Amino acid sequence: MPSPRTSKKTAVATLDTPATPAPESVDTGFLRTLVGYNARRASLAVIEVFMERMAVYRLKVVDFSVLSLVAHNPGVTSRQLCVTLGVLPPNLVGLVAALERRGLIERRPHPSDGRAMGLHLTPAGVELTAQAEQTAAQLEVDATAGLTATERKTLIRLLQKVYARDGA
Amino acid sequence: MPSPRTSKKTAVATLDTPATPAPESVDTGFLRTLVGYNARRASLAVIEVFMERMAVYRLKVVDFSVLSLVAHNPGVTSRQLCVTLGVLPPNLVGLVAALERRGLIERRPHPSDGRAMGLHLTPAGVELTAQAEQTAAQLEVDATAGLTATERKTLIRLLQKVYARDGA
DNA sequence: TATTGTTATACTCTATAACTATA
DNA sequence: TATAGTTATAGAGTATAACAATA
Repeated sequence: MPSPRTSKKTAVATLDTPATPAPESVDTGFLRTLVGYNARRASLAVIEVFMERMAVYRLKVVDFSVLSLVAHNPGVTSRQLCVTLGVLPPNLVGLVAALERRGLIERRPHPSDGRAMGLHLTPAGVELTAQAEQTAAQLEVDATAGLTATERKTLIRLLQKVYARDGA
Repeated sequence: MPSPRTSKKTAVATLDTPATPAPESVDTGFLRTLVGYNARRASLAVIEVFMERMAVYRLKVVDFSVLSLVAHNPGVTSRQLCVTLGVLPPNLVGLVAALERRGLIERRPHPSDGRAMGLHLTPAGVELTAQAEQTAAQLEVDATAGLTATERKTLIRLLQKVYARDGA
């Protein structure tokens, strides 16, 4: 995203455009009453910072999700990751392959299902994931700086009630 | 997406795979502590239903956003829409052109800036937008059925505090 | 027959460069 | 020089169809 607004009015304001409807302000009244609109804006705002900080580890957001899930679910299969993350199988293949080439994860034959492969972190993967999770935890504090700890917990709880309707 | 969890543990637990992680359930413990993850899941859940209902009017989510913004900001320019919606100018061109071809919006010369075009709804656009906004309002009730009215207001307020940090 | 993982491929969304006409 | 709108195009993300190996 093109960092929406880096200067909110800048020191030297553009006084040469007087009567125009206002250079920037658009009434978003109705959209702001919608949960979907606000949830999307908020997720984009947080994920934008998330992407920047994960770039340090050469990880995209979905890469981080995969590593974190494999870390806490050793032996998890690709299919399980697809269901959990909402990624289609063909689109996970290259992603996992790239993480394997970087020596972060390992694909071992599944103990009970000859078709499947169990995913495991390598020592390097364990280390990187631990660092990345720490960065993510710190990001939480920064990205939600306008919220109190209680508000943050409330926000997460309400969000889960929205998307966990059918699932849970 | 593909209804994440239809059976959470099933009646007859799979005792034949003792040490294996369990056939379906993946521990998303860490991810669920992140605002970004939860906000994205929630927005996807709501927007999925949003897309279905807007399909009735042959509108995508961004089309609805454009119509709603033009409705409440007659004469708004494309550039203003781009800033407000986070869409890049080249990607808005075809979108506006399509709405114009459908006879929903009109592009009139801007009164004070010869380069710009002011966007206005046609009578047909006014009617369709009113219907679509009513559908969106109803969707709010349905999509957040698990929330009380107070919770919904709290959720929106907290979401806005997250993404309005830098912008406002 | 159904499912895991895979390839190939198409479609959509998003991003960049460059041009025009106005300011 | 800078900005609004536009064109063309590149890239990322997401989707379907079909196949081999295994259940």
